[in-house]
Amino acid sequence: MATIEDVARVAGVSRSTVSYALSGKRSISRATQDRIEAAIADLGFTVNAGARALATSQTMSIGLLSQFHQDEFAPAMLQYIRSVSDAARELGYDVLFVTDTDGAAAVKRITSSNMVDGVVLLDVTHADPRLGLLRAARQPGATVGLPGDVEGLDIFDLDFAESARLIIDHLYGLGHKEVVLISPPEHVFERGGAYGWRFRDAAVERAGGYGMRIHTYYGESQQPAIGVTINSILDARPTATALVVHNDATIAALPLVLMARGVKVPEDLSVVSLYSTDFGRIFSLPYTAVESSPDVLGRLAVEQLVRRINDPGHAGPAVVHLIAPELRDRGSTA
Amino acid sequence: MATIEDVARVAGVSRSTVSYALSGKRSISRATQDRIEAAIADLGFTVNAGARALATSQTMSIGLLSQFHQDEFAPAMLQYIRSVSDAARELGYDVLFVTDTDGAAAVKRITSSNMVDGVVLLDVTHADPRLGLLRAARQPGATVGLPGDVEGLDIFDLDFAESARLIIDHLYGLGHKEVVLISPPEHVFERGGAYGWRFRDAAVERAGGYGMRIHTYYGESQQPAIGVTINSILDARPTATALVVHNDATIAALPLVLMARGVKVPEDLSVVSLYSTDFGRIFSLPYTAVESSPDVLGRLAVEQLVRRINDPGHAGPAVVHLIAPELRDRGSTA
DNA sequence: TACATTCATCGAAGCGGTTCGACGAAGCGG
DNA sequence: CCGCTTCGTCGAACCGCTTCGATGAATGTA
Repeated sequence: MATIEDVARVAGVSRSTVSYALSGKRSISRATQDRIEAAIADLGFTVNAGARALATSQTMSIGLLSQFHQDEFAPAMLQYIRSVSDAARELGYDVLFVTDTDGAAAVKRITSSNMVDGVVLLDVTHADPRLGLLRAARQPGATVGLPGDVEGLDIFDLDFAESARLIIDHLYGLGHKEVVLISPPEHVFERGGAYGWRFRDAAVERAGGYGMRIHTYYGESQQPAIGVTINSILDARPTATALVVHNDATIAALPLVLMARGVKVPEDLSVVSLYSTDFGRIFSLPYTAVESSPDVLGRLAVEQLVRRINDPGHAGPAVVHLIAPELRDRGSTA
Repeated sequence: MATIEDVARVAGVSRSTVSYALSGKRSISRATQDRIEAAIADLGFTVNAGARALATSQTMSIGLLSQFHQDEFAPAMLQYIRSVSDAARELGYDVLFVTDTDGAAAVKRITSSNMVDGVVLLDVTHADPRLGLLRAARQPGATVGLPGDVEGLDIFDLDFAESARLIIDHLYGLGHKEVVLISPPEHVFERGGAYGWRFRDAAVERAGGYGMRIHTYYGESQQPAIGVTINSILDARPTATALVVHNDATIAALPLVLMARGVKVPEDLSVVSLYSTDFGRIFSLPYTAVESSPDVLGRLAVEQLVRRINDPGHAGPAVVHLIAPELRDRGSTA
């Protein structure tokens, strides 16, 4: 493999001159620049990333920590991963993708060995064990998901509480007096998936304020439990006029269940949910919903991270950015 | 950050001794070993990955090239990504995850800058432009997906032709005389997604050999086109007794369409498909199917890649490994 | 007891870049 | 025409680690 030394020799200049020609950090005469470029093309030279990283202590890559809970509904995950990857690349960064079971150890490993210039954490829980390690790292970190302690990290998430209020307001405006909420599965709550209770608690509070009755249930993550649960919930609450679903697996399974029960939406039952645009499109979901934006969240996280990488200390205090929900009316409520 | 130099000073030995203590490549006295370990713990020392990579010309990471076609049905993709990532980590490798639109340029970039020790290509097409660059690279490469030219790379894929035969045999054995096959969308074929025609052509040939009638159609990748297409195909072939579906998006949408039409499976129509175990589970698909194994493929590719990394030249000739399909009978055929 | 091994360790070179300070040549103002 | 900048380039040091060859001490052998 050609090194910068080879280029220098062929072009008849010193190594440093080639380096400056490459980086543009010092001026180079037209003639020299041309000879160097020709030599580079001749030799097919490419900068060795490791050597550059060693010299500059910048790897130009960021770590992307993703956890796979086996009970998790996979389709959504990919959208986050993809948006982070795309945004990183646009900013000149590569992505080191890490799925270690022990996320905390992984954070430690990639940061302390200097493999990355920054880290994005996906699917952050309330008391995520990765946060401490990330705060202790030299590199800046950003998260997608709102943890309990937001100290020292840039946080990005959908505003779940506001989403819940938006949905309840919508239903209240339509005159609903009794609604059912299906939350994420119980183990998501146990694991510390704060979005579950942030949404639920806000919904309950707001509904209470309006004097509406609201019944909350946990959803399931796997068939056939999903269908069974939906049916038993609907059986148990025959007088409820609206169903709020905060769970991808459940909403994806809902059309079939409702058709089997002969329930018409919105005539017999209003349905409102919360899912990403892509998700709704894949499953062709016809429901009015708050649309989350994995693509936006991933991108925001990366952009902020890169800002911090580029001027540590001057990128301002840690940010908690909850993006405002929007309700997309698809006519599934009445 | 502590360097090996610091450790050496604290332990009162030379840098090389620390290095040998770390790698175990030369013997070290018990006492020295202990002092070094203590120093490492004291200082919280971690080897700098870039420096090590420079010195050893091994990065201990592999590139994972993934393309996102917007028309693609995302859920399946993640399983490949995950299996590659998990397998790599188990073998001590990190994963550089690359989603550049220009996959060929990305291969060039990460290989020639020596960012990775090997590359796994996902979703390889018949004449994939990335293959040439990968063959030209110093690093070994493995693919998931069978390209037209298998020269010089290790190839892993499901045996789609055999899968088709298995399914046709199964239907023939049950006495079916007229079947409908829904293939992947047309643009998958245009893009060079060889699995589409490998499956279709084998199905047609085998069915022909049995004197069965087989009608082939392209599926769609997005709703509402998926549902519309399924309906129009079923309308056009009222006498067909079996439906073979080789398309994730279509099979996921099928239950709802069939229920809406009042079609009972398998009484009115037999259904056989091809999808991964996980996929079937997520969507709770009740269909008899050949189960593909993204997890196995990803793992095989990584294991072979690592084998080549570890002894280039001695890992034998390029491998084309088509894994044998298995039909899982879920009673959706009669 | 002398000599050949083995063991434990060290110093130096090298991996492939970047960057700082120096320096001669050219350009400039007065 | 002189002294001062600016321009273009070079050499050397450095980034943090690995590895080769050398060396003195300890051990084994005859």
